[in-house]
Amino acid sequence: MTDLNILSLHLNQLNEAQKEAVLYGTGPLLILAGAGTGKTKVLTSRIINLIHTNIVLPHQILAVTFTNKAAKEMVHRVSEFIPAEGLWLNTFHSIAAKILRRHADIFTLSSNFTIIGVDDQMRLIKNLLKEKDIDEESYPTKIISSIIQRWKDLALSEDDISNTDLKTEAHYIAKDIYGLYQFKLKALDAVDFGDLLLYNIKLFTKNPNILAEYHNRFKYILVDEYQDTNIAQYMWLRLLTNSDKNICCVGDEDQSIYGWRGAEIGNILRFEKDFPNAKIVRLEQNYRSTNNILFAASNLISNNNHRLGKNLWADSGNGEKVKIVTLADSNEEANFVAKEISKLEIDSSTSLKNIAILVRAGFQTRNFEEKFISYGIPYKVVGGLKFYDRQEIKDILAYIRITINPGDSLALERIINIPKRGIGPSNLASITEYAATNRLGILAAISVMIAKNLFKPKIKVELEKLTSLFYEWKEAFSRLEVKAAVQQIVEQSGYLEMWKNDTSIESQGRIENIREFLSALKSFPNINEFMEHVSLVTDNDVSDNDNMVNIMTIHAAKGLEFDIVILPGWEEGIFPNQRNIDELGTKGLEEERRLAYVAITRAKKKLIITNAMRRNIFGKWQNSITSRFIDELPAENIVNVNYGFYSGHNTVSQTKSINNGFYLFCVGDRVKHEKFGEGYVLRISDNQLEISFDNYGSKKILDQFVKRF
DNA sequence: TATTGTGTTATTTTT
DNA sequence: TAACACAATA
Repeated sequence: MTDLNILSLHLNQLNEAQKEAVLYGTGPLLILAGAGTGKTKVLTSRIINLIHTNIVLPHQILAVTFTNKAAKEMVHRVSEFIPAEGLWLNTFHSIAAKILRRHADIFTLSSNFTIIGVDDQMRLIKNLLKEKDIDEESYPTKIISSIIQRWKDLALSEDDISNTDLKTEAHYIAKDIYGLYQFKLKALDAVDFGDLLLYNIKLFTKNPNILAEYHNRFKYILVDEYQDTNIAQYMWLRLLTNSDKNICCVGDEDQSIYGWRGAEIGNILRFEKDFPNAKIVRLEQNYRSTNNILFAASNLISNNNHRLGKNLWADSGNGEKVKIVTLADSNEEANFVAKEISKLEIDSSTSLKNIAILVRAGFQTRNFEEKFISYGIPYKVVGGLKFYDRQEIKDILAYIRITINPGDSLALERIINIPKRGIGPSNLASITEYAATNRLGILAAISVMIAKNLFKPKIKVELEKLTSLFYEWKEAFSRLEVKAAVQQIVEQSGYLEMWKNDTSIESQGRIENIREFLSALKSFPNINEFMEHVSLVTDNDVSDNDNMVNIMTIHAAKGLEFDIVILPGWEEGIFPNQRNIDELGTKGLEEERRLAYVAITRAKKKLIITNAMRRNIFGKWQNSITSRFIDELPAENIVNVNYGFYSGHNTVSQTKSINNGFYLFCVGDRVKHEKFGEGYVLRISDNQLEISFDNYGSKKILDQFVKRF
């Protein structure tokens, strides 16, 4: 496996630019990898090469990604060629957590601190706002928490917040809450996602000796998706880079689409300034799309000013032109897409799983779902509710959390009355208050309160039962396998029973989810490792097993590719999104344009962009204007089709032709007649269609004589 | 404590 | 429009 021949074979598969990037020696290196140019291949080949040629040992390499999926894929590809024991290849957060656990004592955290998710974060902040008597109407939890998170993205601790950061009243409130929030987290022995990096940065800046250890260890640093790094991640990377500056960043400024989440496109644009004498390699040969698609994307993105620039090309030929289709309204748009898909499936026997509908925002999926159901087209909406985000899974996780960490009041709050134990909000409030004033962990507080007889008899009994169960389960974790212990929790708590007795439609699904959850536990040696997995990994698989049309947001499609891509809703306000432009001006518009670029470059063979002249938004019909992005596509690579003439003046009976219960035609359909050629349906009465033929004008024809296509 | 009513608010969400 | 959160109600 580790034969030199394999490696050279591997290298021979690379193009010149890729080879240059893989073999480049020491010093800072920026690989500008356009969409579909093989960046993962280059990154992994570079790692393989570093190890194989004995430049460094695997454990002297630090490789960082954003997603677990990317990390997993890269590990897989590397280990296919070479044993890479000790290689650190993982997400920013996972590596930061690993480092922080090693030095947790410096921050008076235990080495198995909890990593809390967004929901707990919200709950904590909500509680704090209530405690501080802050009016939630004017300062909603969402706003305050997002301000704090943004500060963390900027690597600002509470005492780093200066007056210039306090732009609104809400920022002042957020500053106060920030301090209290951090205090609460400490008390819970917990950190949030942002903290993972913040603590790392503090660790490195305040402890030069510790930083030196890491400098000594990591000879080469590689970073994936550099365009999406935020300031904290940037600082973290700069701190970890030693004086040799062997840092290799791969990215594409044109695909930076997470600015609203704190990603700083400036990081990649500034690379040469940050690292003088940096080498820049551009990967411009695209292996994914045909040239019509590629040129459309290139032309569009050339309207952005904040970029380093590159020219994508492919030698796979021009392919089909990009189709721009205008429909009368949003219903017709969904109709058109559904018909187009049926047609594709029948005519070119395309598998549905190779088709994707990429929308700007989640609410757009609904139209398509409805139409697909009525047409009987199998589909799946990718990236909806994640497995670990399901109510029943979170409940069980809360049971586990309070069991292994008796101070985790957030977890207890969640499940103390699920299933019903008669312990309502007022009881809970008295417990948390008692815990706070006596500086006790939540479970300890309950025990003391039971001993002091501070509960009503019924409640006392329930709490006694519950607390003794927690201790029993804790013991079970040390004695039994993870799955068996959790099984015990699920049964003894009455949680599973609760869903079994539930008569609602979802309960069956929930029970199945619980079973799936239990079986997932099998692969973990201990509960701590499992909890780390849960807090840092979001399973979001696009499995190609099911043959279904994929519907998802453009964000969710990043990194994926499909033979056929349909991009609906290219209208001003929707795409580009109005709010983004209003709030961020040119900056917002450029990010929208990058989003359009990402969307277009997902397509391998066929790309259809649609827009509707009227759209039903929140129950109101609104006229819409074609997206400016459509005007930015080069005329020679596109073909326009206009079905937008009939704007909804037809009654239902006039818009559809139904024969023997089968739906046949719709006003606006393109049809073909043997003698008169192509045209579209103007009006329908029963089985008689009025058709406007392209070359023969309008005629009345019985539906049996024409075909829809 | 469960149910009904009212009001509010509708981007994107890698960890 | 519709979904969701939260408050008032029996």
